[in-house]
This record gives sequence, C-alpha cells and structure tokens, in this order.
Amino acid sequence: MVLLKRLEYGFNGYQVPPTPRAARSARRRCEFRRKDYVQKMCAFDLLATVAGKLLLEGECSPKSVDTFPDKGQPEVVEGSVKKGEIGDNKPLEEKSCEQDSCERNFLFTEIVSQAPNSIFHANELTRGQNDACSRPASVITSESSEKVGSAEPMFNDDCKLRLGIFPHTLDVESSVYRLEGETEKQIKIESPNNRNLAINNRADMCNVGRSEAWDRKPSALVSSDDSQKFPFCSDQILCGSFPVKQDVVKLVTRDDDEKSRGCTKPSTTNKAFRPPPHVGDCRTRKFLPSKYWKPTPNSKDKEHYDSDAERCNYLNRNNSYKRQRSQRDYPFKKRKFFDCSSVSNSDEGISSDGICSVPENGFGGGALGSSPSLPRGPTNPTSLPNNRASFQSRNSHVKLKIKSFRVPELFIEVPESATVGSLKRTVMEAVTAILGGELRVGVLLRGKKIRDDNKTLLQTGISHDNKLDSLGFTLEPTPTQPPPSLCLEDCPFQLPCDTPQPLARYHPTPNVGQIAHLQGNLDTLSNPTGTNICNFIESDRDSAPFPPNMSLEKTTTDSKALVSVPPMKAEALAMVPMRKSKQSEAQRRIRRPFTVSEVEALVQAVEKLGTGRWRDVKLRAFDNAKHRTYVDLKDKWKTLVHTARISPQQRRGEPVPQKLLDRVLTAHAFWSQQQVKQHLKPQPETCLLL
DNA sequence: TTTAGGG
DNA sequence: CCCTAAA
Repeated sequence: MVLLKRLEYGFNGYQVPPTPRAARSARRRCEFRRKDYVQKMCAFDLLATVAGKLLLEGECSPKSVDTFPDKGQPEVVEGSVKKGEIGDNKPLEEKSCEQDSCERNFLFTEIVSQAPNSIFHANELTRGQNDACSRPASVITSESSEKVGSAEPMFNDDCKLRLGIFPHTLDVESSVYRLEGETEKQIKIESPNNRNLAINNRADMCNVGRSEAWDRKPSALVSSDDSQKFPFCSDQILCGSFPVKQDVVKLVTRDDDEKSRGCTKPSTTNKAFRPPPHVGDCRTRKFLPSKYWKPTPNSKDKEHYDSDAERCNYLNRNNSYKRQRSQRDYPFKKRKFFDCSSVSNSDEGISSDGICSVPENGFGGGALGSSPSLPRGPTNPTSLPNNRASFQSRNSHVKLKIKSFRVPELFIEVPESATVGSLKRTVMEAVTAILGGELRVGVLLRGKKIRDDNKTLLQTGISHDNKLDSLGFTLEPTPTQPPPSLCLEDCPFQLPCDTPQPLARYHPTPNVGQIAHLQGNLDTLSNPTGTNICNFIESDRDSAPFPPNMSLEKTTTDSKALVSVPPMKAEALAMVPMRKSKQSEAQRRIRRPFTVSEVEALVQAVEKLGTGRWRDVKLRAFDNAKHRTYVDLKDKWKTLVHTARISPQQRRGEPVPQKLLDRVLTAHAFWSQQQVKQHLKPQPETCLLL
C-alpha cells in the first residue's frame, strides 16, 4: 500500500513575539501603510524575517515530540484520521488504504507554545519523554515491536506514505491550539480564492504570554488587552503570517472532503505524484530516540568503522554527532533569537510589514545571511546600508505573502498492519527531522538565488512587477553544518535511476530543502543565500528505485514553485535534516522483514553450509541483497529457529511455511551436532598427537 | 572482518 | 535490528 501524502508546512504562524513597543509601532505602520509608504526593506531583512519565523518553528523539532505530555506525539493527523475511525491500534489496512496511492494532504498548521508547558507539566513530560523515546520505534523500527514479539508478523505488506510538495497552491488554514487550556482556536488565514481572514480569537492569537514565559522575558504584551495586540496582529497578517504561540507544530491532514478521510480518495491536487515504482524501498530512516543520543563515538567505534564497509556508516554517525552538537545549542539559539526579536521590536526594528529587521547574529551565527558585511544586531531601518536609503523615496510597497513553506517529499514506509498511532509517530518523526534542523532562508528569483543580502528588493529588480511566481524561498540547512556525505550509508546499491546524482551534485551545496511558496500579488524580494543542502539519503536503494523524474519535477511545475528542487529520492529528502536531532543520532536501519523466499534461500544455504558460516551464506544466497548482511542472516536464522520452536499461534508476521520451519529445526539440529563434534574432535586428535 | 550472543 | 566482545 502506498500512501502519498503531501505535507505542507504552513509558514503562517511563526511570529516573533511582539512587545508593547512593537505594538505601538505596528499601529504606526498601519498608518504608514495607509499612506502607502515605501517599504524600506532590504533583502536581508526579508531573509531575516523569514528565517526568524522559521527558526521559531524549529521548536517543533524532536524535542517537542519528546516532551509531549503523555499522549506522546502530537497528533499527526488531525483532520481525517482523527475524526473518523481513529483507533490508534487499528491497522492501517483496515482503513481502506490499500490503494496504490492514497493521497492526503498534510498541512502543517499548528504551533503551540510548548516550553511553558514543559514547565507546567514537568512530571508528565518526563513520562511523555520516555514514552516518546520508546514508542516511535514501533513502526519502522523493529526495536519495540520486536520486543513485544510482534515484529515480523506485522509486515505483510509495505505501506508507504509520502509527504511531498504540494503541486498546487492551497489555502492555508491554521489553527492555534492551547495545550493547557485545551481550547482550540481556528484561524483561517486565507482561502484559496479570496484572501479573507477569519480570526476567531484574536486575543488568543496574539497571546504571547507563553513564549514569554518561556523566554523569561516579561513583556507587556502578555497582557490580555486585545486592543493593544490587535494592531499587531493585523500587521502580521499583512505579510501572510499570523502570530501564534510557538513551539509545537501539529500536522493536520487536510481532506478536501471529510469523507475522504480514509484516504481512499486521492486528492486531486496530488495528481502530480505518482506512486513509487516499487514498494520496498524508499523509506524514511527511523530516527532513534534518546537511546542513541550519545555524546560521542568512542575510539573503538572509529576503528571499527574505519573499514571501508562501514565507512559510510561511520561518517554518518560522525556527522550526526556534529549536527547533534549544534542541536544542543539549538534551544539557546532560539532563545537568543527570541530575545533579539523582542529587542528589535522594541527598538522599532520592525519594519513596516511586521517584518523585523535584523535578528541578531545569535541566530546560529550567520544563519540568516552569508554575507559577513551584513548588519547584525538590532538594527534600525535607518542604519541600514545606504543603497537602501536611496530607494526610500520610492513608493512601492513590497508585499509578500508566503503561503507556506513546503516540506520536501517524505517517503515513509510502514506496514499495512501498522497502527495509525505508529503512522502518526512515523510521520511526525520524519517531519520533525526536516523541520527540526537549523534552517536558513534563501531567496530565489526566477529560480536564481539572490545572494546579496544587502540589495534592496528594488535593486534586485523584483519589487515592481515581477509576479510572485518568480519569487521563491527555500529553506536550507545552515551552512555551519556542512552536510557531509551522509547519504552514503547504503549507497553501494544505487539503481540507475536512483538519485545519487542529485545528491552528489548538490553536495557541496546542500540541497534545497524546501520550497517556499509565494502567492498573491506580491512583488518580490531579493535575497541571497542560497545553498542547497544535501539530503541524507538512506539507503535502501536496492529495492526500490525512485525515478528521479518522478514527483518533484511535476510537482514543482504544477505548484508554481519557482524553485526547482532537484529530483531526488523522497527518501533522501526525508532524511534531510538528519540534523542534530537527538533521535536521528544513530539511524537505525529500516526494518525489512524477510520474505518467505528469502527465508527459503536462507534455509537452503544454511542446510548446505551450516550455521557459523554466515559470510558464506550471505555470499551464496544473498550476495545481491546488499541490505542483508551476514549478521542479518545470522539473526534471522536465530529468529527462525525460535519461531520454529514456538507454537504457530505465537508466531507473527508473515507466516513462514511450516515446512520451512521444519527444515530450519532439522538443519539447526544437524549443524549444532556438527559443532559439538567439532568441539570434541580436536580433543581426541590432540590426544592422539600427544 | 566475521562470529557469536545478548539486547 | 543493534551493539560488541572475541576471534
């Protein structure tokens, strides 16, 4: 079963917490706007703004998942699954998902301030954390499931879920949830056709209290004075975003039709996507929970992995480690940014459209811009480069509306028998992996990256009549963390159509992680930075090739996305921010249950070669199955023997023919005896020798 | 690198 | 599947 899913990451909703002063200036800005004043913003400002928002969004990283109280992971599917047959334990297959491609749209919508929560629910968090750590592993990973004895059985077929870029522009609908209050506020930012705003609860939207608490930076904004906040809100809205509490991002499945919940009704908007050619391969790597969160690989590991065979692996780990390190700083950086923005606001660093100028370098040091000459720290608009001033006289207002940032395609594979709950977790992990990393924003004009952060929009020539369609934003990993060739892990096996190329090509420069979709009548901004980040590809290429030309291209075009993302395996994309997520530390190989035929081959080989010669078995029967290592075979044999010994009722997963199991027992018994003999033999021999 | 086993 | 001690 293949599920195609699109995940859209709502850009709207990442808002720097306003300060009283900001509110004031916001009002002023409103007036300005009325007069149609010129937007004095340079590309860098734009970048900073966008990046800032995104950064905030970073809060939805694994950490959020980890700390999710009790319920474990945030609901991944809000709309569809939630509404209907929800049982988390209900196998997917029972939900009419057997079609080759069940498509659903995921809208990344919600942001909730979580930090504060963690304070309030310390106990639960602790619990939740643990849960989160262990549970996520249940689907793709064999770990937990195996432990409960349900591992193999679970996989009758593969169920893939793909999150991709939306081919079409969609309306953005976001909602703000309050964890503590358990209230839900829905905010409709814009409808596809007419851009109307439906703010159900302004106060709620503007409530920044939580973030403040989190930030430990009290601000008058905490007050519930709607009148004061509102201006700010509307201001935000102008640029296509709205203030929300930050931190937890929720995924919402968006069904055009409520009835299509069961994912039986392919979304028309997803036509660009084709089901993957094969079903066995592209999947997201499982990000392991804290268990793998090790500070550093020990020297032994190094030695061990230095060998060619494992080099990739090792590199991978190493890199992971690096990323991980930065991740540790993440909260700090975010906070910094937060503070910074506050400062900016109070300094009136916010320019007209609620876009704050420069966030400060705390942003991962240059995360916002590569240009060293960029202004840093709270900057007053007037302090910006001259070139900017020269354009101040102009009266063109550049209005940007970023509908959403897209999350690159994700390829997730779960067995049909997986539970909805595990699916949710899986998706969450994948998404989290992508969004959790430190990102920077790149601006592309007609597909071209604008690198000069100091250029004004006008200068870049976009501000006038360039249609939005020529402007694009990309989310890219921060340069500080050069994505090493993490994609090599399993690489040996690439199919011709596999995508090593894109990867390779985009290596030095990381791959565009995501595309921002702009919509509306904006002019454009120019801006720099553009580096693509490499997506780490995991590998399972041996089995399921993912034609490069597949999804992305079409999608890209369809969606008007200006930025074209190099076609690559969805899987690769999924791996993108293998970043410093605690979970991603050591990636666990995806689980690939042995098929009956594989078992057959294994049994046959063992019968012939005996146990204890796994390398030979491997060469003999699985030489072309790169993903089966001799250790795997050995392990499989182990489980086979075990399986053969237990009652059929206790067995799970794809049933292995009893005949085979009998052979297993027989062979096992035989070779065990041989071993014993081997043991005993030497003795007599030595005796003889002696 | 392989084996062998515990996790 | 992972991790590792041993070989």
